[in-house]
Amino acid sequence: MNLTTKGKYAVTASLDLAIHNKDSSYVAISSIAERQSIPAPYLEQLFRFLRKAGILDSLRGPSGGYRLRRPSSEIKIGEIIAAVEKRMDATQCGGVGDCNGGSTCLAHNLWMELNSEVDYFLMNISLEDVIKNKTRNKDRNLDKLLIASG
Amino acid sequence: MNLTTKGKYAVTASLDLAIHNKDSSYVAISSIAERQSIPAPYLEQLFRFLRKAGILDSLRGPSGGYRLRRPSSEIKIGEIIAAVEKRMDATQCGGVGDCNGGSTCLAHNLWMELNSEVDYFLMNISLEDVIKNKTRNKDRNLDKLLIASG
DNA sequence: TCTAATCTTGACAATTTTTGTCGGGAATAG
DNA sequence: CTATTCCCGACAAAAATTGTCAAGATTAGA
Repeated sequence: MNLTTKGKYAVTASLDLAIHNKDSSYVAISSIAERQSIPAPYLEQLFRFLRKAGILDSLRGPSGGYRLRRPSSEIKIGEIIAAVEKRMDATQCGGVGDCNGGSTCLAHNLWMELNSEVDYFLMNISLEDVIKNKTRNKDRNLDKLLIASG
Repeated sequence: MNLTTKGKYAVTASLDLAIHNKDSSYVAISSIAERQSIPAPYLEQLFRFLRKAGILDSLRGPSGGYRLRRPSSEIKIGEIIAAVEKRMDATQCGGVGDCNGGSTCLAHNLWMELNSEVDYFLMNISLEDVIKNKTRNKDRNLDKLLIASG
């Protein structure tokens, strides 16, 4: 499983973008980089991936920059991470199941479940959700409810 | 967030141990390493951490080896990973909140939530659960239930 | 048309982390 | 005694991450 500064930078920068392009204007990388303390050339590299993934839109020249291609409510955090990180996969066999010399390792199902747990979380929370700080822990709360009600 | 082969090896080897020491006998590293395709000297290193963390027990000499210190139902996967991985923390500030030049970064709460999501998963599943393949996705199922019942 | 701003691209360098190895030592069962 | 096994610290190799750079292309606006 991989969540490095790469993915974190990408998410943070996207959040910045969501906040600063409400009028659909383009925002320059340099300004995002400065506000969020991210090395500009590195962020440039990351934004390329986000553009290729159809998450961002760009325009060159003065007053150019990047902007979200869709409303921030329709861009999931999981998409962003998937676009820049190699793979957010806890298994090393890529889910194929040949993790111990051709057959599955003892922990294979465990990692598969952890994967779906994390995927579920990241694919069900949007940029807008994060900005509005909508925490999505209904699962946990339901759990408590059920325990409380017997 | 960090889940490398280190953590995965540790979990797989612990599962092997849980399976092979039902009679509370000690199991040699070399046999575990061979069965699970793990480099023995590397596994040795990892088991040191598990011993220090109070998860394993060891005995030197012939017919020595390692064994679980507690019943497999009382050893959580999260413990094992925590013992060998640096930190299973999605924030880079370690939760302190100084991730963007002294103040919190835009994604801080998001990473904190992801942390608790993963922790919750890993700290609520034991070696025994994995061996018996008890999948622990009640959360998800409750979700569906509630949706179904309006 | 010219200029400055900004993205675009590919390659490369520095750093850090992970992964794995080794040699010598200590304990223990038989 | 001896063979087996854990114990420890240091080190080496490999991989991944993080970051930099230079040259180029596009565009807005004067």
